[in-house]
Amino acid sequence: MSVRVRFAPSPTGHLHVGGARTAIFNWLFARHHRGTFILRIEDTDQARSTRESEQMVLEDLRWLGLEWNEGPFRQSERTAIYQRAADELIERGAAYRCYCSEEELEEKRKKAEAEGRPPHYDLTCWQAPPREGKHAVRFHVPEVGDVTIHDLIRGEVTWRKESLGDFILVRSDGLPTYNFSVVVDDHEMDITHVIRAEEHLTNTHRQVLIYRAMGWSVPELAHVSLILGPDRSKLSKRHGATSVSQYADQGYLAEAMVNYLTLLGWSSPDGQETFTRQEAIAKFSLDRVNRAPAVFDVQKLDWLNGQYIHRMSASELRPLASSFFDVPWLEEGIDVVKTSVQRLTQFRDALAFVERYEPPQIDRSFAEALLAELRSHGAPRDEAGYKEMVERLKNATGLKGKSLFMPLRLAMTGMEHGPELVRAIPLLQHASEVDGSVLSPLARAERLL
RNA sequence: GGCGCAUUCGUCUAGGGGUCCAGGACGCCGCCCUCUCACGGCGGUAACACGGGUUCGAAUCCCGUAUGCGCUACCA
Repeated sequence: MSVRVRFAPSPTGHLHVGGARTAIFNWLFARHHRGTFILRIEDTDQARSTRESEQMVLEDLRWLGLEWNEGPFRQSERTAIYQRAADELIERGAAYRCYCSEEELEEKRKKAEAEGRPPHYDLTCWQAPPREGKHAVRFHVPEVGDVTIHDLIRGEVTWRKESLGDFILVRSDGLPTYNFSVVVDDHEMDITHVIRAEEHLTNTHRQVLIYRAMGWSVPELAHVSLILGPDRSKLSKRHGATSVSQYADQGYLAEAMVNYLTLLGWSSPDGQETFTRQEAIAKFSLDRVNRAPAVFDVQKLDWLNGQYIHRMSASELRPLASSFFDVPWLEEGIDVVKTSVQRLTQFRDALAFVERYEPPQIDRSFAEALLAELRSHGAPRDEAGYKEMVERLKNATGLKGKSLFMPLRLAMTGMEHGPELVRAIPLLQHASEVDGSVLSPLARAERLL
């Protein structure tokens, strides 16, 4: 049987990095096994789900390059399927209609808690005669029933006949709850492997009981640990950027993002840490997924993103960088400064010296020599011209090495640090083209005096 | 509270009884390269949560404790 996996986000905002990591693992697993990757929108919570969010999640997945083979399916459009399954469960005596109001339940729950009892449903409607009126469908948890699953990541997990109250399958608005719709859909869509976040691990208990009541087989399960913030609590907004779109906005590359997230909880058997999608697909397996939660480390993401930028050509980088900063000479500029950049947004600052200039304090005689050089020979426009200029400056000033290059750097770029002068100075020709020669090398030299 | 999951350098991780006084990566520090910064190269710093077992031998197996996290909803 071929592998069928799904990613099932609820559309309540942009895709979070935790969700993205889950999506990536599902996608890698599907591609590795030449299986099917299905996208399912879990929008049964009408209060929180929106179409706008759904679009955002889809966009984020596309940006990451995680193409799905089937879907997106919307659970909100599949209510007949859940209703049918619920009816069958009622017929089998595994579920029943519950007419209790939410207010009543809330009261009972509070009372139970105050008395130190577990806040479980009190079975008021269990085996009660059917009647007219608004109702939910509730699952009746069997008396006996240890539940054991074999999780592909966690191993054997057992719940002993625990204190588990009868839980809601279908809400009174007719929409299913998560624990029900997920079982029905995973079965109905022939999902072979459920790869999802660890927060769902204990829900599996309930889900297995539903599978049993329906007589369905349980798919393979794999619960991936959570992603944490620097303080080791679950990654959330107060830790800063948590959605993939925010990282996109900050100049991270989708490739680097996928690479980094893949490394959060998974390791390649050969220890390789920088890899293409194809390499990750070839090497991915669930048995190398780590059980422990992982802290999201922006420093390492920065480093990885830098690796990608440094290895890409300027022509590949230009279309990506231009949405943050655009000039006609961008590609040439990128080629000059890319090794000093870790994020696409940084090209702007790295290239700012071309169009901005504050005359620095500089030795007067050097400034005069430089001015004379530029007046008689013009500013170098390429490497050869630059070298000739340096030769003449050496002769004119008697300077060499650091004592020549540092004042030259300062005079031309206005900065103590920056790219190699042989590459930076030819770039300055664009300053004159753009800005009416106000910032040409000659103009800069003139302002030194 | 109950139930479940987790715990190796600051962080991501390798490791599944001897090859581990624990390996790699990021970060940090130093050196080299070099006109500067960056890139790159080389080296260094730093960890098996704690306590009991089991065993000739435990980071690796078992139990307990601690800590963190998750679930305990007509959220997912």
